[in-house]
Amino acid sequence: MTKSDSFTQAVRSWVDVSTQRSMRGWSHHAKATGLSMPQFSIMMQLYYRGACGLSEISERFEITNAAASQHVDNLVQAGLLERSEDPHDRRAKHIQLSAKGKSMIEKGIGERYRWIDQLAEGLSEKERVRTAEALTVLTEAARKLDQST
Amino acid sequence: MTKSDSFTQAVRSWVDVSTQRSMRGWSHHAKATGLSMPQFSIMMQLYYRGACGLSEISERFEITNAAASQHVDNLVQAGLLERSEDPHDRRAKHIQLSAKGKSMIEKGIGERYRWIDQLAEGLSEKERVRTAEALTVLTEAARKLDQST
DNA sequence: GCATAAAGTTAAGCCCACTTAACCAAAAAG
DNA sequence: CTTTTTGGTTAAGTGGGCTTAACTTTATGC
Repeated sequence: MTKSDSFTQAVRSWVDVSTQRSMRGWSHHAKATGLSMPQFSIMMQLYYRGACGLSEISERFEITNAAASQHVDNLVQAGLLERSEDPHDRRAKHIQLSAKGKSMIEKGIGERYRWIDQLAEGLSEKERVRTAEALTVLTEAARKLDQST
Repeated sequence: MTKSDSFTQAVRSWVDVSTQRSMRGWSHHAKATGLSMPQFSIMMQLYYRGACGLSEISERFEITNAAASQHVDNLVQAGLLERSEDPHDRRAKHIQLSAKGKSMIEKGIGERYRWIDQLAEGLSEKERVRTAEALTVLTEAARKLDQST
């Protein structure tokens, strides 16, 4: 019990400090680019899960088609997204990141994670190896949780 | 270089999966309570850093006094915050969580972290000890970063 | 004691995300 | 071939978070 508690405590502390950090990075990047939270989220999602139709976006974010369409439209006009006709279904649209959009997201990711490199510098080689192993175990376990849920 | 990269990669993956998790918990709690993001943040901050005046809130969130005052007012009317006069400075207000607010936040924290307990169940005793140690090291290092910045 | 600064509040207004409702075009169903 | 469903857009309106500006009250500096 007490063992499990100290585990819980360690994870909580780390989750707190790391989310705080990565949020700070995000908000910095947000101000620099002028992107709003939902805009950024949509682009991130297109970056990681690839191109998709409009209704997939509204489903994933649980908003109406209308809202999704407006966001996409703004991003298209900003030159960050490309919206084309789906050749197999002429009703549907094919939405993907433009080159500009892709590079912006990659820059954002770099920004958001820069503190991790700084973190690495404060650790010994041994510590780096050991913590990397531990985190891999945790990440795996968390992914299993995702699948079972 | 490659060593540092695998460290970076491990941390990134874990940060991704854990922020996603804790965000999901948060958004669930948000819908249940009807609290907005800034409202929730203000209450969290009062929970962790204790009672304070209004201008401290506006400083911490980088918003104007007017905005902070409005948020606080809403939360007071919802019975989640108590706003009283500071005995030492009659201009200032003393803002703190009400009993109701405190218990709501504690419930929220529990909600947000429940997945960590599930995570613990999927690990052996040995893994728990080792990962807890690793995370403690990381948390420490991150806190040092905060101080130096 | 008087001018100035500081803590908070209130009101008016802006912007943005979101919704509903009406709509068009293409595909699927019968 | 008609009807219905699906994918998407547009317009109008709502609500929230924020700002500026004007104001009240209390504390501070000289």
